[in-house]
Amino acid sequence: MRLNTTDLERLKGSLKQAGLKPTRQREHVLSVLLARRDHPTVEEVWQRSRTLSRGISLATVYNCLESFVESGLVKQVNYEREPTRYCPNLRPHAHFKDQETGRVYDIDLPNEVLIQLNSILPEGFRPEAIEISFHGRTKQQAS
Amino acid sequence: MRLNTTDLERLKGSLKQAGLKPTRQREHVLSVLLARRDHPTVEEVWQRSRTLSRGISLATVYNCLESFVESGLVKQVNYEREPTRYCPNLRPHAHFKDQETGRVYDIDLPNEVLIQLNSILPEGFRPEAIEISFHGRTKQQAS
DNA sequence: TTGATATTTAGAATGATTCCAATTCTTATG
DNA sequence: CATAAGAATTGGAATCATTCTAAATATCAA
Repeated sequence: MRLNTTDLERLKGSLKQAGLKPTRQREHVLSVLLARRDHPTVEEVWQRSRTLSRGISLATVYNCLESFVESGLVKQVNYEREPTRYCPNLRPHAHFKDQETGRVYDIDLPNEVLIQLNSILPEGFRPEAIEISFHGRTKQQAS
Repeated sequence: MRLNTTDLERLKGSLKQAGLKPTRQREHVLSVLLARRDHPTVEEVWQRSRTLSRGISLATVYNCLESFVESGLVKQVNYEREPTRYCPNLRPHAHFKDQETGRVYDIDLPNEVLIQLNSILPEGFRPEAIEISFHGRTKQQAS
């Protein structure tokens, strides 16, 4: 979780492009999020961000993640009413939650599936987002 | 919301079939839920259930709905972290939330779509449930 | 009818998230 | 580089859907 100058510049760039002021906290939270391809909760992001020199407040982690979601830098995943999880994978994808381990997997969504899904909507329905979540069991450690 | 004897017997039957003791409160909550094809929150079900002679407690509405979901009599719908909604439609269907009105529509899910969706899962993933939610705008008062 | 068991209930407790108001940053402009 | 205006950060309080608790009540098989 140590950042070299190049990485840092890349992060600043992403934030600016997203229309967000590149603050120390946002850079850190974003780097924490990009460092692993999993789906941490706010609390988990906060734990992982504790390495920041002067620490970071939980409220700020909430704020950062909210602004990232608004600006499209990350996605939110909700399963039932469990704590919201955050996901740095921006490609269209579904989620599969293993009900034994609690782990959430990304499942790529081929374009034809998206098209077929849109085709089931009646006339006049204009979707802006689709969310697809499976939940069940899995036999392997895929992706 | 007045029930004749036949309807009441039908409700008792549904509850028994689902393995639930047919109490006055469960019968009432279930009838309230079946009376409209919408997606009320617990609070809304509670309001609609107030007609019950001696009233009904919020905790009981929570309990009833929980037991209905467990036994498969109704489905749960979650949008983000808004209060959970309950849905008496048991056919496979997706949900579409109109972000202007907040209204949730049922969208029938053709079998071929379900099949295609299952086909995108990697080897070893055994889904037990899929949840598909659209959200966007709609131009009409469909279904 | 009765006892064993399940359900109902009001209110307290929980826990994720949001709000608040004071402090500290960021950055455009001089 | 200094400064001011607007943003972001912060700890703690507040919110609010939901769950828990333990006592009262209802259901149902015998």
